Amino acid sequence: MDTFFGALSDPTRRAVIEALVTGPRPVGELHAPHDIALPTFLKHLKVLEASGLVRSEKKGRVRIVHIEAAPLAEAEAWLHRQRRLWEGRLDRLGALAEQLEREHKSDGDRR
Amino acid sequence: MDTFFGALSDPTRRAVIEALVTGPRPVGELHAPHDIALPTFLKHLKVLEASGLVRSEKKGRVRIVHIEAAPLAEAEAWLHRQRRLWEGRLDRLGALAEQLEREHKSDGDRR
DNA sequence: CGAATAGTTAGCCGTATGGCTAACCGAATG
DNA sequence: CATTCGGTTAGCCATACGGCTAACTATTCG
Repeated sequence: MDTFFGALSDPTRRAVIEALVTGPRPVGELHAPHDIALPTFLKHLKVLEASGLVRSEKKGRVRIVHIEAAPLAEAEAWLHRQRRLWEGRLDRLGALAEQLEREHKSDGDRR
Repeated sequence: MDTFFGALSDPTRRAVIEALVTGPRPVGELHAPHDIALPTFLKHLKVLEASGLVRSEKKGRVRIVHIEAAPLAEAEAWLHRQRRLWEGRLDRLGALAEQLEREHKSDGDRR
């Protein structure tokens, strides 16, 4: 999951993902809008591919890149779970209950 | 958004988020389960705070850290949007329509 | 007030990351 | 078959990142 969020932490790579949601694209086409050298761009693609967000295969001299939806869903689920837990906590507990919970935990931790 | 996904790309920092969904915690308590030096851990907290995922304030000699839900929701929304676009595309277009779309785009791009 | 507690700051170190250029390889194409 | 096109490999560079220790500040407690 590290490589996963890491892959999304770069604007160029997020842009590639955004481009790919409308369908598979060859490397050159993906590279065009970005003002960086091709080899540099290729590194980004490798990062994306290593993270599982993207796959590609070569047809003739062209490499076609396509998105992989499953990891997106996985990350989304993680974020959703954290947010739900946090918000659920706010719903269930008032400031008082929270205070009690904290004090209880502190007692348990003391050695 | 860079700093944002970047913050989540480290397991220690994700663990901190997971710990914080059950409520605010002092630095020491957050640090305890991680087998790294305190100053190193503090850096992670700073990264989290810089990314907006977390806030903290000092009470006496203790610093209390709490999660910030909004950015979580934002990232979740981005992921969801990408996934929806991708899957929506699969629904709307068959392989044939996809082919046409691609050829059309290629024509338009040719200078 | 002196000692212990909870963070904080500063600085060092090795690896990873994002950028480049130069040179190369294999599939079209004239 | 020579050329061009699309991509790939190799290697260099500077900065960022994750880890450490040592030393310091600011509370709190006895």
